[in-house]
Amino acid sequence: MDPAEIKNDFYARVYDIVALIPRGKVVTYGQIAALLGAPQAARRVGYAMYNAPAGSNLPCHRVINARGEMAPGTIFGSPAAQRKLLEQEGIIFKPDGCADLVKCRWMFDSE
DNA sequence: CGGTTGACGTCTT
DNA sequence: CAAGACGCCAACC
Repeated sequence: MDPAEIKNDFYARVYDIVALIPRGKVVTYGQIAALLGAPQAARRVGYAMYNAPAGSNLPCHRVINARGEMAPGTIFGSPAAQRKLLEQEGIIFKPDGCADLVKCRWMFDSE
């Protein structure tokens, strides 16, 4: 595959990765970007999520920032809703209100 | 074609 | 410890 096509597939890969996130696990934007070979492209990953196709089974709530926090409220309704969803899936939340990335960070060990 | 924005990340005040 | 500033780079107007 040509490097140029990687960019073209950037969003597709982001969606694909997000769709592959196992239940009870979370991934950071920077992590996804790094997996795509663009550690500096964390913002674009977020942008991809912002433009996430509605109606799809894309578990965008499992994608959070490096601190283990979620979006301010750009998602389904409010960050509390996303947090609740994650808790239902088994995500461990620290007293800080952040997800415990140390325990719940998902990695591509499958490939 | 150029300025603004942004679901980020990290450093500095 | 919380908030702000800067950097990065593509998408959008």
